[in-house]
Amino acid sequence: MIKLSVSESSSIPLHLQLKQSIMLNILSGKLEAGGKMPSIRSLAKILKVNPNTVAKVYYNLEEDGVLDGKVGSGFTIRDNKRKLDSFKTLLIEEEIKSLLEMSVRLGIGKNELMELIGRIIENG
Amino acid sequence: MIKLSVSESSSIPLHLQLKQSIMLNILSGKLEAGGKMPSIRSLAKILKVNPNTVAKVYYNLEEDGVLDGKVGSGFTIRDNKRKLDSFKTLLIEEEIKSLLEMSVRLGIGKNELMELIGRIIENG
Amino acid sequence: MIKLSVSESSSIPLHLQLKQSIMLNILSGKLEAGGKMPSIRSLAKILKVNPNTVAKVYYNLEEDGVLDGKVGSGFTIRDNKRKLDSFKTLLIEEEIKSLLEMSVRLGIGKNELMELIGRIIENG
Amino acid sequence: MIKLSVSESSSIPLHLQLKQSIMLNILSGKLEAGGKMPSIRSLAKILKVNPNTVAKVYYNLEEDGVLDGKVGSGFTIRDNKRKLDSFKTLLIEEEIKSLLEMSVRLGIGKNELMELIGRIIENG
DNA sequence: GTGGTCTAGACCACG
DNA sequence: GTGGTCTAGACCACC
Repeated sequence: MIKLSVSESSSIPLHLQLKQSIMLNILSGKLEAGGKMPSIRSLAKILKVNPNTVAKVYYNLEEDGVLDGKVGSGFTIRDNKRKLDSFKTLLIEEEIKSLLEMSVRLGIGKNELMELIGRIIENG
Repeated sequence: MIKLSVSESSSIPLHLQLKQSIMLNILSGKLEAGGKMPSIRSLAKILKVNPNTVAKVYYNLEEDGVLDGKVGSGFTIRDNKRKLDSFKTLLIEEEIKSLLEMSVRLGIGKNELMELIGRIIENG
Repeated sequence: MIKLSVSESSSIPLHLQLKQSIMLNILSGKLEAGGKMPSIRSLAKILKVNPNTVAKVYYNLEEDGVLDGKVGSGFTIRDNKRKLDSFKTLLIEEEIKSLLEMSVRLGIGKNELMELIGRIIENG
Repeated sequence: MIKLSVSESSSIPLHLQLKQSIMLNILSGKLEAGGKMPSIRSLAKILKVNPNTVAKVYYNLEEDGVLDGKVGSGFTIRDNKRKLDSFKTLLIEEEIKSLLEMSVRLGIGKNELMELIGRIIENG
């Protein structure tokens, strides 16, 4: 099930939350490449946000080459599998690097870090 | 060597960069608990930012119970070893959880993730 | 009628006066929980103080969990009835304790104190 | 036993804490009218504060007509019983009025207030 | 329109 | 010297 969501109480701006949410759904395959996105108005209604906010995200994703907008027929998801896959790897690698950098700055050794990760995967 | 730094070109606000920088230096022990912080004006001069910006960070850290400010005698670093240690663990655990959540959303399995982490640790 | 006010001649800093004024208006119900606060700029204009000063107060109340600010849509008053009620009692109890402590230090007996209070309530 | 005290961690400035502490000790009779105050240097040493701070307080109290300073022989406590008594009443009355004002602003009735006071006197 | 960040500079109180 | 308050005004992102 597709699950786009935004939280009003988060400190992250609505449009960034929504953009990330859409990206993750596309990357994980929940939103199918080639398929249609919900219309701006309907999505805005569902998420209870201003249509301008949804529109901004759609146009933004169009500039990023993720969506494809046609007047009168709404937005569709572009089908470039390679690009998506490489982007997926990039995302997760950056997250890992960020984690490693923080552990270095906090003086946490690699073994200790791997232990922590393992423990959280099991219990977390 | 203590190295407080901010980057003007980052999209993250100066005061947040500085706050995090100070926190990490305290957590890693580079800034000693019980010691004195540089004065607002001197740090502002060093970092080439406005004194108000440094002041905002110091007030903020004071509210967080990290610093302790007195008029006429400057800011000192509070000596709450336990609190700092638990905070340190908390920080790194949240970073790990965020990584795990993203890998789940992207449909990356645990084994695949651990491999990636291992490879990045080795090769930098 | 809501009546936020500050006095330039008071020795108490403007932002503390304003904070207390807002708190009292919320606690007494003159500013309704769930309602919207005036915008930073408009309140600053009304009170003839700098917008930064009002902003500082709003941030401060946000940290205290009293207000809730969103870019683009202003500050609203959080609806924590329980919290507010307990805070109200706390406030008045501290004031009473402070009075009792002072009377003890001045060597004024409890009966004498109660008499004084009674007289001031009637005539004051 | 005379007990002048200041707390470094309080948000109230040292010199005001000390002034109030001295005033209360005089008003309650613990510091006798006509008697001698400890010397600036000795009191500063005892309280571990800067001698300038004690000096400022003494000169301040001299201006208020409470102390009497003579070069070479230190400060003595002025002996004007009437003035002290009226001041004592004034102090406590102001504290009471402040309490009443706050209870009005918080919408707490007089009966409710008297109950609260009674309860705190008994148990507090 | 809203709040959020940042700068520049004045003035005050504290130790 | 230190921090604390307040003003004035710029620029940005968000809704």
